[in-house]
Amino acid sequence: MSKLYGLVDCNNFFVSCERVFRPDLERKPVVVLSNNDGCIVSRSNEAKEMGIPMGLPFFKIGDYDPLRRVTAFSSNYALYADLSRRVMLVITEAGLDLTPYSIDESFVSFGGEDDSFREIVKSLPELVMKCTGIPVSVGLASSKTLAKLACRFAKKYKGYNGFCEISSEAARLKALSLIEIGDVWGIGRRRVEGLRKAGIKTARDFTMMSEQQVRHVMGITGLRTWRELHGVDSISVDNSESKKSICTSRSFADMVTSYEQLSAHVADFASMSSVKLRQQHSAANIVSVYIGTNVFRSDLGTYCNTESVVLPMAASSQMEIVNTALFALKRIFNPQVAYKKAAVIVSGIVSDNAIQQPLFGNDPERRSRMEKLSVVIDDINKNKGRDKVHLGIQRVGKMSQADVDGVTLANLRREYKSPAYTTDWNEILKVVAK
DNA sequence: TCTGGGGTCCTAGGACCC
DNA sequence: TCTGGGGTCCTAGGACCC
Repeated sequence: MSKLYGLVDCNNFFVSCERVFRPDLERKPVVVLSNNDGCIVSRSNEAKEMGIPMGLPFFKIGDYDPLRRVTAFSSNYALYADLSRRVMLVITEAGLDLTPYSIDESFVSFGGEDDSFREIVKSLPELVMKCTGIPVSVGLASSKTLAKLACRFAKKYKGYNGFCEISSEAARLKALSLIEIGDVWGIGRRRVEGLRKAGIKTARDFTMMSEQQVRHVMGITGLRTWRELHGVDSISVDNSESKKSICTSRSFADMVTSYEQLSAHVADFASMSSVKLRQQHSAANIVSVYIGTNVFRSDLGTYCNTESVVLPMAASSQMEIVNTALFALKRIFNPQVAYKKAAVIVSGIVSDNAIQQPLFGNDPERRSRMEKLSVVIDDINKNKGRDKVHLGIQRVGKMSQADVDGVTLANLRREYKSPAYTTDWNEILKVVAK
């Protein structure tokens, strides 16, 4: 038997997470918002049926919901990350070989002669629901892109009971003809425009193009998708734990004008990036800072800039990443404008046991002491509470509550946040017996 | 008043080298 | 008159994903 891929996809994941602890919201329209309560990033089926589009700015919801029937939640990443972990644990414990793809999707793969996996995969929707309360859909096919398509059908049509397999050539052709080209994994908005003009409307149309033509128009990535739709496994999902760049960025609820305020935010973002670096046991060679004004308010003046600093030696210590970020910030800070967004990106990432020593100077011993100090600080913060120990310049002292993976910055709007039911003793579900 | 955040990969073009 | 050719590396920007 040739290899098969399954995609396990959580339905309306963030909304489903909120509903686990709010069963009264089943069958009612629910949405989850992005940071700052800015956009709608997850919608229940009922909200979708009301025509509310993905990514809608929340302040426009009245256009779709004049009667205020929709329940909105601010994003609660601590909750979503924990439930995601539980879903993946259930799949792993069912004996499947799992590759996480995103917070709400995982691939499972099968080879060999043994056919018994199929029953397990079929039972996943029921099993995951029973163990976690999260509804999932499963698609199975000979390539990941086809598995994604199968999953769409599983989600869309109740009769499938959450599981759909594209198991024959006839089924593949039927599925392709039913799927619009823009709904294919890997075909984005820009590609769709061009393809539509060329008369390509469905996935089936796309597969009828010649290999050379696809290669010419869409490059190697388009060709891979084309092959996948033909049932040939051509896309690999990187399962490596280690990221190649790490970005911490936020938009501010209120405009930031002073250097002091902005540098406190940048210090916070840099610190968070350094924590993420150490968590994956790596170090960065480059620290970049971005600052920008509100792109939707050009009347207030626009300015944005990025500055990158190459370190003499890869680092992960909080002190070094923060100091470097502040150095970069100083070089691009423009006092004439009001800032809406900032980001710190660390890149040029290497494993922390493969760091190149610099040829001259830079006092490697001092560095090594700072790295060790950071590890100790991480330890304290892990045991005694997030950001118990931090640098003086960071904002954290003014923080209101624990949040986004435990860290909330001031100047972030979250009016509708649910409790971190599963990751904070202080916010655990209360049950009242009457 | 109010518009997210975090990633990956590919490609074209420039710099530089011999 | 006539102005090489090929390789590598880096970077910025585009496109896509959830």
